[in-house]
Amino acid sequence: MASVKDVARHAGVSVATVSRVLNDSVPVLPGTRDRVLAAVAELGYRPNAVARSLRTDATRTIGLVIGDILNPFFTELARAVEDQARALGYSVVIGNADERPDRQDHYVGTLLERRVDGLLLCPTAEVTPLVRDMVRDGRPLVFLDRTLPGLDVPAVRVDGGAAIAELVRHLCALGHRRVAFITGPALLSTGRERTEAFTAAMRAHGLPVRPEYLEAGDFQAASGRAGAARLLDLPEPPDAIFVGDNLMALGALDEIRARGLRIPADVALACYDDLPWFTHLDPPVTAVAQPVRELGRRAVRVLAERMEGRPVSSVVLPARLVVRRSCGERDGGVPA
Amino acid sequence: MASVKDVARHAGVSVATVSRVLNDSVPVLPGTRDRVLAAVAELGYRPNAVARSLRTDATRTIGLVIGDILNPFFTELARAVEDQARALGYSVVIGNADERPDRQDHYVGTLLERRVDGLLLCPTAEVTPLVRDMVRDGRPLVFLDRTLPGLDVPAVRVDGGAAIAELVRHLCALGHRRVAFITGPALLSTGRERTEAFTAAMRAHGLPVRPEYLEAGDFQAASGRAGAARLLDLPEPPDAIFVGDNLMALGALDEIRARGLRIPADVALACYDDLPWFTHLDPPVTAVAQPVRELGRRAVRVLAERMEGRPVSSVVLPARLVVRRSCGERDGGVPA
DNA sequence: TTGTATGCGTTATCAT
DNA sequence: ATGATAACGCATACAA
Repeated sequence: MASVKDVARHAGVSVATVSRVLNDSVPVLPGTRDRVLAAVAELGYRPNAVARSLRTDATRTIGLVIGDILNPFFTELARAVEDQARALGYSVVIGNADERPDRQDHYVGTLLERRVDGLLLCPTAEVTPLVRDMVRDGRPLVFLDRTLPGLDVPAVRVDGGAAIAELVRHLCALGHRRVAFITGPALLSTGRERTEAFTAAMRAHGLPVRPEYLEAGDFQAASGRAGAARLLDLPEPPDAIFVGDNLMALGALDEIRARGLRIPADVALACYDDLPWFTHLDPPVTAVAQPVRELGRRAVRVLAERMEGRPVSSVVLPARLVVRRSCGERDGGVPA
Repeated sequence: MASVKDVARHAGVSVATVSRVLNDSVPVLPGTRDRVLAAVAELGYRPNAVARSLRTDATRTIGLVIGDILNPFFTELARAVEDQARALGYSVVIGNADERPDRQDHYVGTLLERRVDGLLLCPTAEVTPLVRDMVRDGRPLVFLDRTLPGLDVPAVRVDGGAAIAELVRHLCALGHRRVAFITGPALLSTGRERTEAFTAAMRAHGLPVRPEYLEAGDFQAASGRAGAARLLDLPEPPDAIFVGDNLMALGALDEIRARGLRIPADVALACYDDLPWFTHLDPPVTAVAQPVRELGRRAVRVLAERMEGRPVSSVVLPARLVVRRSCGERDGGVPA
C-alpha cells in the first residue's frame, strides 16, 4: 500500500507537508495542498491508522465487553453504542464474554493490548485482578448495565425498581396473590436489584414472598424453563410468574406451552425486558421496558468525557412498565 | 504503560531477548527466560499490539460489514463469525452498513485504514469504487450471504432454492393457490434469488404468478407491513403470503393483526428466515431456516485461507423448510 | 545464547 | 511555508 513517502514523492513535497495537509494542522500553500491531494487521489492513498496510533498514542477505538450479543438486550445495546461512537468518531470492538470471567478477561486483555482509548464493560460477577489493575492504572473504564461493588468506576445503568413496583401493583390489582419470580444471578448487580425490588414491592402490598416462589436463574433460556417447571410442579403453584430477563422468559414460555397451560388463564406471565416480538405472542406479553438505546448512548458519552479527562459521574435511567395481556388484563390495558 | 524497554531493564537483558521469550521465536536460556517472565508479571506488562502490527504488517483482525446487527439473522451471523475468528486467533470489528452504500464504504474505508488482515462483506446493492479497488489490489475479501456480479470474489452464502420449492409444494398440498410473495430488494442477490426460486417453483406447480402478488419490499419491517396491506387490499387477496425475510414478516404480522385477520384461516403465512420466537407465535410460523452459524464459520475459514495465500473457492449451503402451523397444517407437521 | 541496530508509517519538533 | 529528522514500541537481521 502507498505510504506518505509515496505521496510526498509523487507530489514533489516532503512527508511533513503531506501530513500537514492530511491533518490540516498547519496552514499550507493552496498550490502545494492541491498537488498533495491530487497525489493522494491518484495513488488511492489511505493513511495507516496503525502507524498513526503508535505515534499519537490514540486509536479512536473503544472496547465493548458484553454478555452475549445473541441476547436481544445486548444486541440493541451494542447497536446504540456503535451509533453513538461513530457519531463521535470512534470505532468499537465488541467481545462476547458469555458471562464467564475468564472470557471477559480474555477480551479485556486483548482490548488493552490493542490500546483502545476506553472500555465499556458489562462486568461478570467477580472482580478480576485485571479489572482491578485497570482501575488502579486509571484507564478510562465505564461499567455498563451492571456495577461492581467496592470499585470507584462510573456506571451507566437502569433502575427498574419503580417499574417493578408498578408491575407488582398491577398484578395485585388483577387479583394475583401467588406471584413467583425467576431471578437472575445474585452475583450480578442487575440480578440482585431486580430481586430486591420485587420482594420489597411484594411486602409493600402485604403479599408474602415464599422462598419456593423465588427461583434462581442465570439469565439464560434453559434456567428459565427449569425454574418455570419447578414452580409449576409445586403443590400450590403460583398464579403469576415474573421472569427476570427475556431469555429466561423464552424458556418459561417453552415450559408453559409444553404443559399445555394457557396464559393468563392458568398462569400469568410478565417479563423484565421488552422485545418487538412480545406484541405478537399469544397473548402479548406484559413487560418492563428498559431504555436500551439511551443506555448505550449515555455510556459512550460518559466514556468520551472520561477519555478527555473530564470528571464524570454515574447515570441511572428509569425503566417503565408496558401493560399488555399476559397477566389477565381485560382489554390490553395501555397500548404498547 | 510499560514497554519492552522497561521489561528489559527490569530483567537485566536486552529488548531483543524480551521479544524472543514473548514470542518464543528463538530458544532462550531457561534462567533468562524466567527473569523476563518475572519482570513481565511484576510490571503487568502487556505487549503493544499497535506497535507489533506496524512492525509485522499484520493486525490479527478481520472486518465484518453487515446490514444491521439488529436483524436477528445478522446478529447470529456476527456471533458465529466472532466465535470462529477467536478460535483462529483473530479479533473482529463490526460495521453496520444499514444497507447504505455510503455507510458500507465508510466502514470499509476505516477498516482498510486500520489495516485489517481481511474483510468479510455483505455487499449492498452497488459495486462501489472502493470495493472495486480492493478487488484490484488483491486484498483478502470474501462476500458473505450475498454476492456481487462481475467481481472475482469468493462468496459464502445460502441457496434457499430447494427449500423454497419445497415450501411452495407444501402450500399447494395444503390447498393454497393464490400465493403471494413479499420480495427483498431486486438489487440484492439474496432478494433476486428468492424471488426467482419462488416464481420458478410456482410455475413448476402450474400456478400462475400474478404480478400483483409480487410485492417489492426492502428487507425492513415497514415494507413488509406495507406490502401485506396492499396484498390484502386486492380485489382478490392471496390465500397465502410468503415473506422474504424475518423483519418484513414482523411487519406483515403487524398488518394482519391490525386488520383482525386470523392465521391461517384468513391468510396463511410463511417466512424466509427462522427465529427462536417463531415457535411461540400464534400460530407458530412455518419458515425456511438458514444454516446461519455454519455460514459464519465457513466464511471465516475461507477468509483465513485467503489471508494465508491459499486458493479458495465459494461455498453454498442449503436452507431447509421448517413446517409449523401458520399455513393450515393439520397437526403442526414435522416438529421444529 | 544474547546484544546492537534498523525500520515499519506516522506526527511533531526544530530548523530554514 | 516547508523540509529534515527523531521518536513511538516492537521484531528481526546481523554481530558477537
